[in-house]
Amino acid sequence: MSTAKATLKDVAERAGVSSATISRALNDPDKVAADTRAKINAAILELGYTPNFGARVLASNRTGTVGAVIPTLSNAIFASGVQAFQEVLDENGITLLIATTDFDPEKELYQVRQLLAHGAAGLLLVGADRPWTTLDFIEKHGVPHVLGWCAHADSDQTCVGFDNAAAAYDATQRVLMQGHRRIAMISGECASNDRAQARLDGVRRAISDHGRGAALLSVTEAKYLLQMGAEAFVTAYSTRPHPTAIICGNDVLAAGAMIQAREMGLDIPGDISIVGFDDIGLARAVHPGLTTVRVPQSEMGRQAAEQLLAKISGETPPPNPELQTEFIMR
Amino acid sequence: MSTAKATLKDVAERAGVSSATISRALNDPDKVAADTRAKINAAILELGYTPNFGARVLASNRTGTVGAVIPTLSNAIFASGVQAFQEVLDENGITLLIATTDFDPEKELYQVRQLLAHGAAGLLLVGADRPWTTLDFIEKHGVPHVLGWCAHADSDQTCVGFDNAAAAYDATQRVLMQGHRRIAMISGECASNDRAQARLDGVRRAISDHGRGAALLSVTEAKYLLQMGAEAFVTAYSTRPHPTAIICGNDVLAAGAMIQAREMGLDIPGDISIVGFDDIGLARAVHPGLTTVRVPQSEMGRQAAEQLLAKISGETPPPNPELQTEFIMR
DNA sequence: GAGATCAATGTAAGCGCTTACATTGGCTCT
DNA sequence: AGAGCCAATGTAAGCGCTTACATTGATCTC
Repeated sequence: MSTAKATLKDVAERAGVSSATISRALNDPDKVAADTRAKINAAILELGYTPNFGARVLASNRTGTVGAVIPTLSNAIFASGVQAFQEVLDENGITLLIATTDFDPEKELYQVRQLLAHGAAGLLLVGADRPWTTLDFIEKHGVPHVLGWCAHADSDQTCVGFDNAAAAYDATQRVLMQGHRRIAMISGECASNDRAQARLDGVRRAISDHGRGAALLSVTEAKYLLQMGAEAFVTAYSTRPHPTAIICGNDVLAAGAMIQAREMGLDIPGDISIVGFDDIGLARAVHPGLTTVRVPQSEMGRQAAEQLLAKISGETPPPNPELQTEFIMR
Repeated sequence: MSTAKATLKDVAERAGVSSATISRALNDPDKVAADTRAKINAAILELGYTPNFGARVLASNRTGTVGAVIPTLSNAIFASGVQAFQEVLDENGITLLIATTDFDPEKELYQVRQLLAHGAAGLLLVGADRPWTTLDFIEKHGVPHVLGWCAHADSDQTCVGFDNAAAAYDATQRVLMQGHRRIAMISGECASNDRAQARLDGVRRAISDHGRGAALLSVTEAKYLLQMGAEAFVTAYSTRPHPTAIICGNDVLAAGAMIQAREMGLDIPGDISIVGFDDIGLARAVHPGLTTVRVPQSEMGRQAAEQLLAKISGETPPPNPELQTEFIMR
């Protein structure tokens, strides 16, 4: 308990060995004889020594951190993905730096800068839609990155996610198979959001591929809020003739739409069918249960971490994993 | 674009000034003449210079990070609090380190160690219930911390949150005012969770204070999962006579209970009233709307960040803010 | 038993920045 | 005009660790 914080040198003196040995005992214990290690541990305990982070980083050029830049944590779909991401990092002794962008591409670049300035050894980004400047910056830094929540077979970037367009296509097909022909979509905002855009594209394509009188009557974009889903429903339902099914870009919008539909005295699914996307907890909690597309959030976070760690340690990047979505009929 | 990464010295040579001036231009621009600054910026741009994080930390002894150790991000109540916390930090140029514990006190200590080892200048912890060793460790490090999601007037620690017991007490009073006398509680797991415990205590106390035949028929603890809420409902409802109201420790459990009640053919609120806690999005989405207690999640995260930043910069810690909950009748 | 081998440890050179202190030279003030 | 002041910049000493390389004995080999 000296006044100043104990340093390696203090521990070295106390234990009667050189500071190099202490360093080794800490970072690569096998290289130090067992009894020496014991002495060292004792000295460390007595002095209450903790390694100085800055010195360690400077000397070794490793921070033991990676960064995640996501739109927001107040969105279950990101939060639980990041949770899984963090867990895997943790198992590997890596600490997570987090920054949010509120869906603003400029802010994303800013945050990327911040995290790289803080020594992140790798980066998790969301989606593939961003100015080239951002990727350029990352590449100049020589720091690997992976993209989550999306899949792009054509891209040379590592993507860990699912094919939003395909999942939406599939969901729409099922809706068509149920006999629906007049369909409306309530989409998330597509600007700078390839996930929302892909879902919309998938719906569009499924309907036009189907033909036989199937029509997408309207597309209403709405912010990720229950209330916005409700408002969008009014618009989406207002066409004549009414749509018989409304496909929503996510469960929150779908739940908002359901509330509004009920408010307007409509029966679900009698008068109108509503389909969501994501399968967040809400989808099971509402009544009637929300038909939706389950996305493998945790699995995605986990694999994203694994891919990133592999890239960081310079391993040959494994192929982009194929993550499957699942249509949940409720 | 040299092979090796540019250092301060390189920039200094290029700009024809000393490295100290560059450092000043970067960290305290006012101290450098405008034209010198211009030269420096040009040199930085040309060389693509980025400061070395480790060296900066070592020399200045500041990392510009704070840490948050929370149970999990897959829980809206934490995720949105952390989101707000992060936003405020960001405004102050601070980066957030995140670690999760899955409600395990030992893991919490481990994560605290990790974050402090990574140079966190301050710590956000959840709740006040933990082994003394954890706080002891933090204090030895001389790093300030704040506790979120709880309030303890008696404590000498900085708490930023709301009084869970009082909120639960209040909610229970309202339930009693509605005429309910036979009440059951589905509580979150109380072990190492003072928030859940406080809510339970609040319910208990309100019922015993009320007297006049009011009784807490049962308390069922359940994990934070829809499914667990449903299962707990079976138990909670099984007493004879049945309870007429079930107060749940959180909205997820309440939603699970609602699902099960409906499954059992019970009418809500005709046969059974269900009350939640937290007012997450779900509470508004279910039908009928879930009566619950709104907690100021974002405000809490924001104030927690402000308090922590104040403590870090050595300001006299402002008094623990008083955050109000609100009973939401649906 | 001399040399080779190897595990364990020591030596010391940085890593790239920040910052206390020193220096410089142009102003103001009287 | 000389003293005093101050803004702008330079000098150089660390910050505490990691690690390449050197050293030392002990054990093994023939």
